[in-house]
Amino acid sequence: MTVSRALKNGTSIASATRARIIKAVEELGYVLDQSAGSLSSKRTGFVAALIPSINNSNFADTIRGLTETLEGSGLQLLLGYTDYSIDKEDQLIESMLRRRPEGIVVTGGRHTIRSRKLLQQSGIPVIETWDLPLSPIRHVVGFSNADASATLVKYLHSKGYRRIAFIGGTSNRDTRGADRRAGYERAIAELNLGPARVISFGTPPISMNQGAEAVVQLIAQWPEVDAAICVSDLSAFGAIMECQRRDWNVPNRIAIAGFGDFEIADCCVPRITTVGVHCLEIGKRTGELLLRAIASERKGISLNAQLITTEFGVIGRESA
Amino acid sequence: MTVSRALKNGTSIASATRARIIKAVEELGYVLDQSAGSLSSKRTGFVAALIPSINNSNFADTIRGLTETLEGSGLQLLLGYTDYSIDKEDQLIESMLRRRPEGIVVTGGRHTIRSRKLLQQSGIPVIETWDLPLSPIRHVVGFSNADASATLVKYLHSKGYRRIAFIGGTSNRDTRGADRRAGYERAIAELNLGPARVISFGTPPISMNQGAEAVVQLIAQWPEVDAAICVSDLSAFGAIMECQRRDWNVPNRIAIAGFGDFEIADCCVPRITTVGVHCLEIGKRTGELLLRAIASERKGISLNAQLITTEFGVIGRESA
DNA sequence: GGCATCCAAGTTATCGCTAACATTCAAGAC
DNA sequence: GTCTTGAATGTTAGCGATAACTTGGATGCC
Repeated sequence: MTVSRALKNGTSIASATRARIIKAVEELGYVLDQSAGSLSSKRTGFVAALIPSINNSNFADTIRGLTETLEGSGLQLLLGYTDYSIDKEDQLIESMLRRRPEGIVVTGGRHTIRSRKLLQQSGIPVIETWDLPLSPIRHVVGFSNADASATLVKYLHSKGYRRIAFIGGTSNRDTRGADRRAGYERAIAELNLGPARVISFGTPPISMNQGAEAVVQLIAQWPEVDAAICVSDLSAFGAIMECQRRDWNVPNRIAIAGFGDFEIADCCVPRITTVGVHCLEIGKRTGELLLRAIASERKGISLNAQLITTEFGVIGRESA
Repeated sequence: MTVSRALKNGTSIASATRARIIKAVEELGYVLDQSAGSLSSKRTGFVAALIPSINNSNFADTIRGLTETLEGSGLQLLLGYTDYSIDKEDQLIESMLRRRPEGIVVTGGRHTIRSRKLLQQSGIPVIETWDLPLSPIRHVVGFSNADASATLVKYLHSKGYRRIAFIGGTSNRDTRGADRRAGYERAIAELNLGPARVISFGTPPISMNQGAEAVVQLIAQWPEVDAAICVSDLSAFGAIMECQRRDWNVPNRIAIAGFGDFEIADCCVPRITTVGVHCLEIGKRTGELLLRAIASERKGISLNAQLITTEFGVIGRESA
């Protein structure tokens, strides 16, 4: 028991005793068994976060914001990645819940029915991010991908573009991509810009080469097109590079816009017009909310469902 | 006890009983407590993997290979990211070990003394990846970053370049970057290409803009330079874009090579000469080794330290 | 019928820790 | 000198599962 106290701060123990114990612990290379500790104390000291991909700087920024906010709270973040599959997410949710996280963060608002039920019944704070689901599980920190995309359409419209296409967002695995496409379709209908011109490409994760292939297909199918919105900066970049190879001037022959304000959008030539979505802030606000919700939960109170909407904005650059 | 058996397959239980239990479990939304299970069975069912960054497609590929190999083995992967800091890694190792993983994968061969000790004493299989450490903790799956970089220097030499510079690799946080720089220095000494021309830039993670800034500094400092190797494709890309903005022809004014064979190297204009390093294979072989080592451990045998060297190769493209 | 066999389900102890309560003992109050 | 106080340490029980063993009862064989 004294050892248990010595290894935990904020407990009353003689400093000499503690020092002696710590010394022994270090010599022995002893490491506390947290399974046993959690079983006894009912606190596991971790929160789970599920993201679609571990290779996407947008999600990485959100995770960074989350980690930074959680730092010092005694809560560790355990990451899982779903590969854009709600079935993998379902499995991951179950295995995470088995380990009794004190809170869980998921990406997006689309989940299996079973996932929803498990999350709801888990009794821990659940936060959906990067989206504004119609029927949230509980808390939400995100923004409307559809609105963001519609804003971009209006921006292009204000710059004089009239025959605007959309590249990507047709996989039902990437719901945020699909929302962006839906926002595009809504906006061109509102602006009376004629029928939607949508080019689909393969499954997520979104690659640069998908954008390159899509723009060729786009020009073949609708030669009159004067602008294209890509579901992500990565595909926008691929599209722009393909245009360079084919001597299609960007933005004169065709304007290309992306989504996400990845580093590449600011760094490439021409720089890509895109939508900035404050990824880091999503993470930070998620972290803050999580801490509040967990604190409430410990007091036996359940925090009311929170809906936090983060900002987004079009960033006009040379590609449009 | 019967419930415990019902939820585990391969146990002898009447199928009617099992069905009844599963039905109840689903209705109640009951989820097994793995803390308790692990405590009792001494098997936690997870392995830990630590990578420097969750936003790097090279490491992401390795993790993907690892996940794929582990799939179906009953082992879950728990990810941690160290932000290129061995102190964060140290903390992460301790908190992972507290949860008693059945194996642990770390990136690189440089760790705190305490980390090394903890890992050695943990009694679980430890695999260092992405590097060939001089004194490995136990198993290694990786390649020599220095050799890979030297190979690239020789390739540039064979193409006629003689005043070759190196951009990056000067932060001691990124040991793989530092190894690549060391390999460059060794190679230009061997080839008698005069003094090393090295431009340093900020701390990892490596950004595109760092490459852009560095190439400007490089040309200012050594105008005679005819080729530059960047520590990563990302900085190489930034450098190339900066050259485009300044009308420095690549590769005529200056050739630019990268490292890692990221998607961007194949997709951008001009395509980037780089070194491919078989990231996915590192992950797969790590996974296989891990499974073997864990199986041995369970039989009470400890697998001999394995050293697996993966291939790498220069990919010549238009930028050099 | 008697007995061996085997599958299903029940019992008990235990994993390593910590919450909660109990004890000890020294210092200070009166 | 006695009592109070409180910090330091000790004791006990229990967290929720599973390993290992035991029991119950159906089946089949001679």
